[in-house]
Amino acid sequence: MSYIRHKAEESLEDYLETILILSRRLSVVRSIDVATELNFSKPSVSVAVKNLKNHGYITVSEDGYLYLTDEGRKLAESIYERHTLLTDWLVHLGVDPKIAASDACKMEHDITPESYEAMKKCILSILRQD
Amino acid sequence: MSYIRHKAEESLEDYLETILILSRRLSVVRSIDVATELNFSKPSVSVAVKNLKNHGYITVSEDGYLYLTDEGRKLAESIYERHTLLTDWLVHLGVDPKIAASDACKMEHDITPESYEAMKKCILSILRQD
DNA sequence: CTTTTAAGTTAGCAATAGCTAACTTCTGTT
DNA sequence: AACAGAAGTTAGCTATTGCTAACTTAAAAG
Repeated sequence: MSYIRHKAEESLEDYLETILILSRRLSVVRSIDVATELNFSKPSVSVAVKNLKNHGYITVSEDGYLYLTDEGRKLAESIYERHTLLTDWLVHLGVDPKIAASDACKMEHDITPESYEAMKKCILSILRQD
Repeated sequence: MSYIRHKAEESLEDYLETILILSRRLSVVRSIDVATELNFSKPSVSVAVKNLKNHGYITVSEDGYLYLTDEGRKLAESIYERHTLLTDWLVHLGVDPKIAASDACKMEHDITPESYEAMKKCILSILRQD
């Protein structure tokens, strides 16, 4: 068997996803906006932003505005797609939307591309059965 | 939105699941068997076993044999059922069994009972379509 | 023009969960 | 009896990822 906890970058994925979502809702995204959205403290976000920058996932302008790089955007969008698909599926199955979203948000980081593609096909065909 | 990392006890769940699986394969289960199965060090398992004991999930005999309590067994079985269902589903969808098992092992901890019951119904009906 | 507030940073803490090094303890062989 | 090996423990390290306290800096309010 051999379980591995690994999960590095899980939190970074959540930050990226949040920045993506906020960038659709706001004209510019600041650290404080991320902190508010996630209910995290300013220092937590400050450190994460530094981390995202070092990974090349975002750039930060002089004014402190956060911008996804191509790589960061790609990652953010793939996570967000998982989030959406899983949430839609669970809601379709009758799960409370809040629970669905929160469970999706945890699962979305765990799935390899192989499994995700297979699940996606399956779930999309279920969702289309309406 | 508000993401919460939480995940407390995720590792304990893996330990419980492993003890359950080993108890079906071996006449008695010792810490060293768990360490070997999970590819973890003896100290890691030693600490985890203490933790499982304190939570009332297992008892440890004089000889160092590990036994699931009723509560521990219930938890272990529910995790193992998730593991099996998710793995079977992914394999059914064409995912490589090793990848399927490893992804299942990560997802199995993230799902609330609500979502799990809904997913289970859905997945079982897919698996029965053979 | 001073004061207040908002945003961001740094330093240092906590919990979780793995690791190695080094120890004990028990068992079994010669 | 002495020593070797297997199992288990303790101490102390690491990394991740959240927190608070306390600071700076810049902008807004009076």
